[in-house]
Amino acid sequence: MTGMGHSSRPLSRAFFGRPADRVARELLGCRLAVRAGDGRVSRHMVCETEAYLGAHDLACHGSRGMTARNAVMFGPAGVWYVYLCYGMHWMLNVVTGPVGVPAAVLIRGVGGHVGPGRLTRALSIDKRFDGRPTVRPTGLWFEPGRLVPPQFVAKTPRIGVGYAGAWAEKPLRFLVDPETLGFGERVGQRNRRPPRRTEA
DNA sequence: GCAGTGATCATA
DNA sequence: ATGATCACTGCC
Repeated sequence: MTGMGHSSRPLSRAFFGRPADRVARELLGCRLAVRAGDGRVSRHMVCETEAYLGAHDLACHGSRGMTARNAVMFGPAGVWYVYLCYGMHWMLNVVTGPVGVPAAVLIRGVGGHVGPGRLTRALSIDKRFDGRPTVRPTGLWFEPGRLVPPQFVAKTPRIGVGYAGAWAEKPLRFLVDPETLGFGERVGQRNRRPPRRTEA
C-alpha cells in the first residue's frame, strides 16, 4: 500500500479504449485506488495483469457470445467487469477496446496482494463494482504510477485457461516483481548470485 | 495432489 | 428444473 499524501487524475477512458494487451502491459506500475468504508483511500501498485482480447480469443468470456454475466465486456471501455469464480472468488477486470469488442484486463496482483481472488478479498471488491465506471466517485479507480521499463516486465501464458487450445499458450500475462519497486533487479534474476570461488 | 463453493449458462 | 463448468485458493 502506498502513501495517501497525494492523488492524481484517474486513468482516462481513452487509456482503456485500446487493445487489451497494450492496456494490460501499461497498467503495470499504475496504482489501484480504493476508498474503504471509513472514507480512507489506499493505493496499490499493479504488478500482475492478464489480457483478454475479444471474441476471437478462446480464453475470453466474450468468445461464447453475450450473456448476462459478460455483457459489460461488450460495452464502453473503462468500466469494471467483476464476476464470481468457483463460488467464492471475485475477479476484477476492466473493460478495454471499442464498444462491441468484448475485451478486458484481469487484475491479478497489486502491491502485497498477489492472486486475483486474494486482492479482491483484501480490498473488499465484489459485485457492487460490476458495470460501474472506473472513476473516483465509484470508490475504485486507477491512477498513473511509475513507468515500468520493459526489462522488468515478464510475460507468460495466462493462468487457468487450459481449455482455450492455442490461445492458452499466448503470452498475455504481464508481471513486474513487486519486490523490485526500485527496479534494481530484473524479473527472473532474483536468485542470481555470483559464482562461488574455491581455494586451490 | 484435490476439495470447497455457488453463480451462471446450456439443455430440456 | 437440472447438471456441468469455472480467468481460484488453501490445505493435504
